[in-house]
Amino acid sequence: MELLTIGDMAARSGVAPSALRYYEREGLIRSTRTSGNQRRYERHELRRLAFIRIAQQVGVSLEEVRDALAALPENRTPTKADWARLSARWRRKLEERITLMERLRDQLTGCIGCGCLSLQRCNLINPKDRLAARGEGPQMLLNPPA
Amino acid sequence: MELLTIGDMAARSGVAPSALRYYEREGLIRSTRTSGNQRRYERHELRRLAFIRIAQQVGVSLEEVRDALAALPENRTPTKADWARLSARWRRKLEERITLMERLRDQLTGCIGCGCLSLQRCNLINPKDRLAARGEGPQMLLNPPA
DNA sequence: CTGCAACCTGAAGTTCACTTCAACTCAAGG
DNA sequence: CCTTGAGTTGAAGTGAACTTCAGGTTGCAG
Repeated sequence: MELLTIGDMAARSGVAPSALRYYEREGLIRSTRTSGNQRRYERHELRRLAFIRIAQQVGVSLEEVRDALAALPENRTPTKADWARLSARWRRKLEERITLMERLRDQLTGCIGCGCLSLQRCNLINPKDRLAARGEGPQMLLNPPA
Repeated sequence: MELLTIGDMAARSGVAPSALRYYEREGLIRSTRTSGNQRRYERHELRRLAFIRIAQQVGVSLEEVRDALAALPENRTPTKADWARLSARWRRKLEERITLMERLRDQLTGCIGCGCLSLQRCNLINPKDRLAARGEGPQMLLNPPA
């Protein structure tokens, strides 16, 4: 089996055929066609798909994913080095998000300690009342002091 | 200032007035009304709002948030203990998600090492080819071996 | 007491990420 | 060859989470 049908892709990636067509319309993956106009995928498209799914889990929009994938070569099969560059970039994104969530967790733990989640004391909230200068929302989380 | 207007709430929480009305329709927050039918919020509704925003960041749906908030008392102002119970539950959710993302990061790091993200070797992908028995998708991540 | 920014409502619109539908064509095993 | 499961299309539908709009009301500073 040289090229994969849309059904093969769906089975192997866990992404529905309708989603595969959607991703193609949106420029996230590519396919060739048979003489009878059916899609055929190169095996390495599965890698793109895996990447897309991972990004989704991390809460990244398809638009961002498309931009990221645009870094891969158009005219040749991506090499290990291509993927390595992409992965490195994403590891950083991922780490940022993990940091945010850890901060969230620690603050929430602190809140359990003080039993509050209160406006006066809890840095989970801490809006204009005390940090007006830094803008809206839970500033301690989004933009903590160094 | 005893009660807050919708504008005050928006300013202090960073949530738009339209979203506040929406949350109220959806049963996530509550307000009283003036004789002239304008919303007035008790200060502790800001706590609910903070909780909602935090949950959103973690990728939880409003429906889940509503269910969680339903654990708070209807007829009295929530106590520290009420919030503490809720927070403890959420810390667990948060921790699960952090664990998932750390796994993701570690796998991605491994992938940079091997330069692959490849079907044959990379456990970021690993679909039916090798783990058919466990279902679809990147099984090593969603459901890793003990 | 007046002006006007802020508030009200219901309905419709928006974006994202898909799925579903109808009507049709293709490909491959018996 | 023929059947039938898999694939094709464009258009419309879905659900979450809001925003925008039109047309009207309220509340407070001057």
